[in-house]
Amino acid sequence: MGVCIVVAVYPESPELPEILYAGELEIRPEEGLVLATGQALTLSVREFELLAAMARRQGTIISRGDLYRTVWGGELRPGDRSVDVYVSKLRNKLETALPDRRFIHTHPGFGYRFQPQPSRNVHIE
Amino acid sequence: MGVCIVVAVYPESPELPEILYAGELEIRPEEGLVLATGQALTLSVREFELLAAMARRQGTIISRGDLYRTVWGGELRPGDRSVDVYVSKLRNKLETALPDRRFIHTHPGFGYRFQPQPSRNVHIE
DNA sequence: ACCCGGCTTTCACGGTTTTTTCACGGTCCG
DNA sequence: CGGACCGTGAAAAAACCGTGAAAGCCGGGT
Repeated sequence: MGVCIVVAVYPESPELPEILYAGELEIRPEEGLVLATGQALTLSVREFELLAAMARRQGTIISRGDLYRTVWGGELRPGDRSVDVYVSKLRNKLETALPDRRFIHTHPGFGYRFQPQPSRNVHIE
Repeated sequence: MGVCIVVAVYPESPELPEILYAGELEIRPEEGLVLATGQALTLSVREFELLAAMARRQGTIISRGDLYRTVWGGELRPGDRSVDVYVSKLRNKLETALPDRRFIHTHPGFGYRFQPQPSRNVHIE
């Protein structure tokens, strides 16, 4: 097999202010700001980076290893539960802000998937 | 300001993310994700690996020994029913997600064959 | 220097989910 | 009938995760 060359040309370096949306969440990485229905959430640095990392890849399953590399840097050591702990923290804050949405889904053995999901407040059945 | 050029050179066949299709199934091995008509299926690691192994060789009959080597690693010991059990689990989940297709076909004495097949839900008669 | 408070890391327990294994019951022949 | 083969529920064992809380870090204020 040969090589693969990928060339990306961006019209300026100046980052078009990245803004991520998910459900009624609005995430502004540059600013370190998260809005839930307009209301600002108070997240720590780790919480924020973790949220951003997942939101950037929403809909896909991301392994703990990937998340650790992206947010913490370096390799996830076996037995290190940092990612889980912060997912838990994040879930709490999101739950508090937006009680009827689930954002972070666990895929046992694979990792986590971020995807806003309407709650069954919609009265199924 | 000018432009920003990013060049990436990969030494081997670029990891085009492998994606397998079968009927209305979409399988993304890298991510451990399966979509059935867009909806994410929830599979365990074994279920997923088994599905991927079969989908990679769809249309062919694969022996239990082959499947075991590929998914579990090591040799299938006589009397070990793991493959059958997981085929059963997989059939259930696929059936639930896509009621009018059969994917996994048994070839007694030989093994299993994976191939999407429209069911007669189509109302013949 | 000392204390305080917030953030991060680590530890540990307990609940869940997955994987493995067992066993019973069908089916398809000769 | 008897044996090989397969489907599958369920128990047992193992792996995996959620989370409260202890412990470590660090900067700011007094």
